[in-house]
Amino acid sequence: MKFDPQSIARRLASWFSRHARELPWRSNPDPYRVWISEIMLQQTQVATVIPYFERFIARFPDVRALAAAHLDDVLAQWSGLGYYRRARMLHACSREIIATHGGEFPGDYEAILDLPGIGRYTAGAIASIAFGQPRPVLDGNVERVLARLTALRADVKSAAAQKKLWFWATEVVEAAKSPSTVNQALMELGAMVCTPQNPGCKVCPLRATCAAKHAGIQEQLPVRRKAAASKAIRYAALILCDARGRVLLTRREKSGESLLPHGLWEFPHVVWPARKVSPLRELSAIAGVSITAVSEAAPVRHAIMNYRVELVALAAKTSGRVTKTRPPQQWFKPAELASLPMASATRKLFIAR
DNA sequence: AAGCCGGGGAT
DNA sequence: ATCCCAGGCTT
Repeated sequence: MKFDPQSIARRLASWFSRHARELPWRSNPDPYRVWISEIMLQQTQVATVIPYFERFIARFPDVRALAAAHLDDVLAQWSGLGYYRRARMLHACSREIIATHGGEFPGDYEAILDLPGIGRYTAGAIASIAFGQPRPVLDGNVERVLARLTALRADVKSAAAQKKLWFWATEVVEAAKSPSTVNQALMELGAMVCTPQNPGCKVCPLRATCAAKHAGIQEQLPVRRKAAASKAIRYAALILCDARGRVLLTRREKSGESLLPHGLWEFPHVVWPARKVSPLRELSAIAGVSITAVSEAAPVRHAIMNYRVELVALAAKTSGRVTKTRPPQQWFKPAELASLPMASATRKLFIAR
C-alpha cells in the first residue's frame, strides 16, 4: 500500500471537480474572504458558519471596513459563534494589515503566518486557496484522511504523529497541479466521505490506496486519546428590570472567575452550589441595587468546554427609576439586546426568564 | 506538552 | 449522551 502523492493529488482533484459543495467563500476566493471564512471555520462546522459569513461580509466587505469598525460591532456580529478571541484577533489583524501591509492582504507565507490569529493551518489555507501556493493544510478532516490512508496507529495529536501528518500533507500539496483544489479536496473528502463514523469507502476516490481500508480498520482510525470528564456547575443569574422595563447588564473587563469571556455583556451572576442557600443577597450586592418580586425560571442547560452548566434565571424588579449604576453596568431596553455582543448562554437566559 | 477558549450538528 | 468539528495562543 504505497503512499503516492502524485496519484493521490490527481484523484482528489478529479473527485473535487465533480463533488465540491457550493459554499459562499468558494465563489470568489479573494484573500479577505478566504481569511474570514477560515477563522470562522476554526472548530466550527460549515453549516453553522454560512449565515455568519454572509452577514459578516455584508457588514465588513473588506479589510479597511473591518479595521475601521469598533471591536464591539465585530463582537456583536460574532455573537453565538463562540471562541470570541477569534473575533478580537480578527479585528487586531485587520488593523495590522493596514499598519504594516498598506491595507493589502500579504501574499508572502511568512508574512501571513506572522499575523495575529493565524497559525500554521490558516496560513497554509490562505496561501494555497487565495494565492495558489503549494503550502500544506492539516485540520481535523485532513488528519483523519491521512491517518486512514497510511493506517497511522499513533495518537494523532502526539508530536510524532503530527510531524508525519504535516509531512504527508506537504507531499500531497507539492504534487498538486492546483494546490488550492487539492487542499480543499482533502478537507472536503474528510467532511463528506471519509467521515468519523460510517466512512463512505465505497465512493471514495482513494479507496484503492487506503491502508486502513485494506486492513479493515478504517472505523478505528484516527486514534485520539479520550477527553477529560466534564464537570457540573450551576449559576444563579439576575434578570433585573427597572420601572421603565429596562434590564441590567454588566460586562467584565478581563476574563476571570466566569466561564464567559471578557468584553461580552452578561447578566449579574454568581456560582450557586447549594440551592438551599439563597443567592439573592449576593446578587443584590453585585448589582448594587435592591431587588424585589423575584421569580425563578426553569433552569437552562448549556454545554461549554468541558462543563455542564445549569443556569437559573431569577427575574426581579427594582423599585423606582434607577438612573445610576456603577460601570461597567448599564440598563438596556430589551430590543437593544439583539445588537449587543453577548454569548449564546446569555441569550438563552433572557429567553428563559 | 498541556491547558484554555464556545457552540452546535450528527449520531 | 457523546463525539468532534477548515485551530491558535499562552504557560
